[in-house]
Amino acid sequence: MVSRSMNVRTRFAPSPTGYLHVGGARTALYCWLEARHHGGQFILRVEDSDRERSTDAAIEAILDGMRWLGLDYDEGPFYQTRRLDRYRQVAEDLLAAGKAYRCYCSRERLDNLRKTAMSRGQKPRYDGHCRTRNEPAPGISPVIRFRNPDHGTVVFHDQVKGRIEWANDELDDLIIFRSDGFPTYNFAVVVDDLDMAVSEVIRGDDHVNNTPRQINIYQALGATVPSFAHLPMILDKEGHKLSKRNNAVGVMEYREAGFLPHALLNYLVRLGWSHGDQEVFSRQQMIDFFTITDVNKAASRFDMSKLAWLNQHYLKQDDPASLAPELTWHLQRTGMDVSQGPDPEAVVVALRDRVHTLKEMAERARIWYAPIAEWDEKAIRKHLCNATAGNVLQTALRSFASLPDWNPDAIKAIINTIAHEQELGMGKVAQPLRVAMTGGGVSPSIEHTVYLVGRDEAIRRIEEALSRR
RNA sequence: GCUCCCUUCGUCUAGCGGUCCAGGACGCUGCCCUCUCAAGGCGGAAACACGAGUUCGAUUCUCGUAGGGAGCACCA
Repeated sequence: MVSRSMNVRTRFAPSPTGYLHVGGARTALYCWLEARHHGGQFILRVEDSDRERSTDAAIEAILDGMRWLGLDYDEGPFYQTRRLDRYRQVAEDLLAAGKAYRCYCSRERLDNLRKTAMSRGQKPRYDGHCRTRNEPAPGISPVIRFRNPDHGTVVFHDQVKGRIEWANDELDDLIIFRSDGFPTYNFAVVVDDLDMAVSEVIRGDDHVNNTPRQINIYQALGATVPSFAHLPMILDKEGHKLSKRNNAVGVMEYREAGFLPHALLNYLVRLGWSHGDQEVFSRQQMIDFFTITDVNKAASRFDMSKLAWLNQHYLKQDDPASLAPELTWHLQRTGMDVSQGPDPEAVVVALRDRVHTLKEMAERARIWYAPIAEWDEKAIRKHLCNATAGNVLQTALRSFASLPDWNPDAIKAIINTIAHEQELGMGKVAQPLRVAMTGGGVSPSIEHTVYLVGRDEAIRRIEEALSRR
């Protein structure tokens, strides 16, 4: 067996049966943070030993998700299906040492065992029929079972849950090798974690029940047991398990919905973990402050509005230049021709106080990249069809046409002048212009709205607005 | 059914025996600011599941109850 160093080594071990979902992403994040915090290694391992359900597309989807989130790994990805010889060898060793045995029991016998145990109010467990017998049965290719200790208890100190104790007589002789020649999960993880010298096993708390069994296997192999940290689940808004039906669960769906990877990461890191009252964490701060022992024991609910708040926080905080490429991606996805409008960077600045996601931003930016699609009749009646709007628009039209320098400040100056000279409040000047520029009554500050429309188009739109009065 | 785990405002959480008639954040809400929508500023409502112990003193420790979750596969 490989000897373990004091070095912190964590691993994220998804099974490739679907995309990377938010629960998995948080597990990956915590594994990554724990490794980075201690200057150790983060390993990616694909648990594809169930070749019925594993697909290459799922592997790609998971890798994509990790890449988007920026969770880089130091080793891997390793694949269990390429390590079959190794599992066989370890199983043979166990067999030779008498710590495992071949079992020829039929599925029918096993089913009956389960049923009678349940009917007697007991936990279904294997009765050890083949422990001593070991007689080949015709037509049955045997499985290999681990000989679990009969007495005593297994105690471990979970870094999240605390002390957990398990009676060995609750455990039965689990199958470590299937009749089809493939290892089972509980066996493969142990061999993998051992070979990869994983020092901290961090995973979802749906695995706590497996841990005592795995510890017994470690001990049978004469290996040091790693430390365990079992993370509570992430529930949906209603407190139910996250499901694809009612929730966006795939990490890449969040990209499509207009979220920033670091906003998602920041949201996820605070979901079940805290560092005093701090809400906003840079990547480096997460690494500096993260400690697995501060993770909460209880499940938590996924709250979209808080994620949205964080996302907007980063939209406001980040360098617009860094946001521009991602906005462009969204603009193109909504069918906008980016070459037909302003620099996306300027759009970010104009809209980031007004939206929560880049998707929303792209939608709202439509007014600058495409002709006005529809005119809001109510807004026209209110802001265009009044006594003063006509004159305001006429004046603006002339002033814009002769403006030497087309920029927000100059535009703002013109608007101020119009208000002053015509003795009107800002509302009487800005709103008619806004309707002319956008077809509706809502947009960013009027000077930016006008500026981003561009001089020629602004003039054209004012003319059109005039004709619609 | 059996085993294990969990339980502070609607939500995420701080709290690690007295500092708590419980703090922060999101959300909700009042006011201010204001060219619309936002953003921002200043306020507000809002929680220790319940019951016994231990203790001079429990949100904090122990045990029950209730509620929730997970696992009990030749799935991971």
